[in-house]
Amino acid sequence: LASLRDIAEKLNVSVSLVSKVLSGRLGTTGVSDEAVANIRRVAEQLGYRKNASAVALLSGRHNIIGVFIHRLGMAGSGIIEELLEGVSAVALQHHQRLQLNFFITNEEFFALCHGANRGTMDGLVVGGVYHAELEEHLRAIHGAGLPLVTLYDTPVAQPIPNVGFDQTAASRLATEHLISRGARKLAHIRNMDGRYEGYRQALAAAGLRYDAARVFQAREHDYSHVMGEEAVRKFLKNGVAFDGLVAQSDQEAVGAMNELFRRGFRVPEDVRLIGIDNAPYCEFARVPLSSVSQDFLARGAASMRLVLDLVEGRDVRSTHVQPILFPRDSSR
Amino acid sequence: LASLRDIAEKLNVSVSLVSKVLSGRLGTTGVSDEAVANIRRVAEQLGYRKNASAVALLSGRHNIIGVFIHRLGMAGSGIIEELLEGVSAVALQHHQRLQLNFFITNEEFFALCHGANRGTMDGLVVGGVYHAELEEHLRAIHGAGLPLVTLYDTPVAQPIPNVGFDQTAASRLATEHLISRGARKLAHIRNMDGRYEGYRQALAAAGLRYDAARVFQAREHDYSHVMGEEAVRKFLKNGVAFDGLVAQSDQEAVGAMNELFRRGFRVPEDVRLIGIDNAPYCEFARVPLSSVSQDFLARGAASMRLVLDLVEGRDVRSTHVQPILFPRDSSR
DNA sequence: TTGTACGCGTTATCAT
DNA sequence: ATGATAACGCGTACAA
Repeated sequence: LASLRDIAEKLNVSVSLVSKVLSGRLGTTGVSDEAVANIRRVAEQLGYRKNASAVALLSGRHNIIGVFIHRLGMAGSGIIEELLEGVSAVALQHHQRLQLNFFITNEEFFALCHGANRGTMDGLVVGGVYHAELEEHLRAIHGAGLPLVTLYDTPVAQPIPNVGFDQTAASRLATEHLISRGARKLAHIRNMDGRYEGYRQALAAAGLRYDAARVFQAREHDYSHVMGEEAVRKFLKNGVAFDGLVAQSDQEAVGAMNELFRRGFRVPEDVRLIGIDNAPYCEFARVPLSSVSQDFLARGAASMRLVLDLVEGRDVRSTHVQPILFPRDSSR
Repeated sequence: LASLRDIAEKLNVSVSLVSKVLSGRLGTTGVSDEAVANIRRVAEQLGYRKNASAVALLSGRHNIIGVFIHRLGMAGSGIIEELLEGVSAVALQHHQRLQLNFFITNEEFFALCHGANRGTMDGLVVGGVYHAELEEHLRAIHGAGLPLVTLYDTPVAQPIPNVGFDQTAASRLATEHLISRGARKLAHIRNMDGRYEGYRQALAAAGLRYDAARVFQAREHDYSHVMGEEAVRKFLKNGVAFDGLVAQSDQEAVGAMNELFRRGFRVPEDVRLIGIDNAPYCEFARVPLSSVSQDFLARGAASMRLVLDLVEGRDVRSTHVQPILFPRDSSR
């Protein structure tokens, strides 16, 4: 690859002159039109490109932002694609390069953390499923002075800015929606305490009686369609009547929908359904599935903006995105 | 961030000594145990990390591999996640950093190409939906000497190594599978000529008559569930009998499945169904959907291996991955 | 209008 | 056993 020196030698001028011309930073000095033209021509001809590492070394900025994503248990939800799209768009816009790393195990995360420092990148976004074991390492990275933003529901550690999401509000929104459409006997698949709270809040606000029999306790960390199927089976077996179901993922909701159809129920006529995540397949479920989006596009974008603010030395506070309701036929 | 010099000054030793100790490359010379211990201790204490840009500048290698992905029209298929997982795993394994960029429009791609050169990265993988307009730029990148590997079905331009996929073989595999399960009147949604060929090859090989009435011509570049629904509607409207349907995506297959159920048909009893992509939602479709995977995990991994081979100066040839059949209940 | 000198952090080579 | 020097490519302060 051609360097400034190659151009300078070819034209018998100094490297600094070439640098000035090509970087467009002439300072106080003037340059002859002829020299400019020559330099531009030869640069073009030699296919000159700045060496990013040299610039980084000099400026102390790599223009690289790391993105570490825990990608377990999110297959098919489209969450990761959405997140990456958001992060990537903002990075591009700010001329920052995006260094992507996935991890599953804690060990993989620890290994990544070792390479996460000012000698490698300017800032870091960490997102995905939270595990308490990660906190120590996140604190270490933050403590070492690397701009760091997390993407968890709630802030992990006080000084680390986070782009959060109110799961209670999301679940409340979903439940309120089914109520507004006429459901009165609302069932719920319980995975997450916050979401359970939101469900109860919506019931209370609407003056509906809470019935513990309508809550199906899912296996921990299991948001698969199996939970939806099992929930429906259990309700039917126990003779629990319900005309609405607030699931904890679109997979659960689709599982429930399938089971309902198998048992001869209709959606939404007999049971109104809503999921969470607004996965792409909501559109083409047996009955298009209503859902609440966690807006990972906006979350990704916000996290990148935040980390860039940190890099620039601006003050930054944790923020969060709002759940978005996508009503479809399953709750008509 | 602490540098070698910081450590050296703190210990009153030379920078080169610190470098030797910390990089583990002592050459022919020995170092006193005490010096080693001191240097290690202070390095730890100061949180020393190598500056990647300095190393890159010196070595001429950035240890960064770019990955440019055209991500249009693949939502929900899980393809991008799979691809990224494959690419990312191999990169990590070889201690290479992964620079991710998405693009949709040609202009976005051209902009990315401008930053794709030896001054920025060591190699590049480009994948996604192919458009002829990209070829010129791909050739330019390759011509400029940046190791480049493409991820298209067939090689785009002769000298550029590609990790391909035989769409004809995939479609043949899907069709053969339905035939082997007993389907005799096979319908087909036609998007791609290669896939259509594979369908016909399988029919011919099984001695089944080809009937043009059983082929539904999809809109160009439309692999959505709508095509599946329309195909079923058209067949039924025209009184075309079929006991198997080879779709061109899982979305099409799910669309067809939904329409079949709405019309009172059973899957697989009346119609056996198979899709392509093996998307995550195949597992939890109304009837779990059989599919043929394009094995984007392996493709991603292979492309990264190839580009790393190129970077190392090894000779490299285009390769391809095999379609993988995932039989499920929809073709039982 | 153009050139010189220096430094960013690291490592390889050669010297002491 | 340790140190000095040069070099990677670029930008900038300063000199000519």
